[in-house]
Amino acid sequence: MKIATWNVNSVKARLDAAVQWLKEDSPDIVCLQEIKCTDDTFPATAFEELGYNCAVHGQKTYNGVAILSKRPLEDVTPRLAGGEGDGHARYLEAVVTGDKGVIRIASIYAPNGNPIGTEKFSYKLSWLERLHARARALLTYEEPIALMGDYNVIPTPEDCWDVVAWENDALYQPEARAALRKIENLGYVDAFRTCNAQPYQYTFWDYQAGAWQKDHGIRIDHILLSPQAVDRLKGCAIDKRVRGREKPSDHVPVWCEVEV
DNA sequence: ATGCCGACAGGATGTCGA
Repeated sequence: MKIATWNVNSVKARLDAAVQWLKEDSPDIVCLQEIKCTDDTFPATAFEELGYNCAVHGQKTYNGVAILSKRPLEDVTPRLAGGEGDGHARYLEAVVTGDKGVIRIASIYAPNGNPIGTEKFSYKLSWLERLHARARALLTYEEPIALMGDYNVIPTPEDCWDVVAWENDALYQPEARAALRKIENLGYVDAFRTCNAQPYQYTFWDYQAGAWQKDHGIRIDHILLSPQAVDRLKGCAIDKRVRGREKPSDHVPVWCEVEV
């Protein structure tokens, strides 16, 4: 199965680009982030016409996550535990059955956390801690799991075009990087880094200051795999080409092939 | 350069993203 994640920065603004990409790459499962719409205004029909089932956890204007799957979506669960009063739509989980077994998928949109030193940054850290708790609980199932999406964390200096430019940004703070590492230390593996040791491979380029043209990017969209999913990992790549198209998202898709 | 670009809600321009 080819499973992918893409922060589309508004699913409505990106509908044509998303349909084109789905037709070209034909992933079996797609996690979308920043859909920026409510469940009832999600353009499900456009995806259903391409053969996808849709699970949506949206909200008005901001955030919002979804999962598209050619196979039926089972056990669909929105929200992370421990977020009483948290109205942000940032997490959606589902199970898909393949020819050789099941895979559990989560579409993740972690908080940005800027500016640092504010409650936005502490919200980011507490949200990642809630994700860690969920990630730990899921390991007891001993099944293939892919926690994929926009983590809003630059894991290492080699995932950033210029660390000096990002040293005061929430995405590169030691606490944020440690929070991501803490999930990896449970036993989850960064699929891209397992398959590709090349430094300076990015998933996001700012719209501003010609960042794309100058390759001033960062790698913040990640696929974290449980040990049972890593056993079945066949490859992982970043779909950089879509960033150079008309009306692009500032993020590009990341995908991996998992034998399930 | 606390900006530059882009999406949203709403109907001008402020908020948010990263």
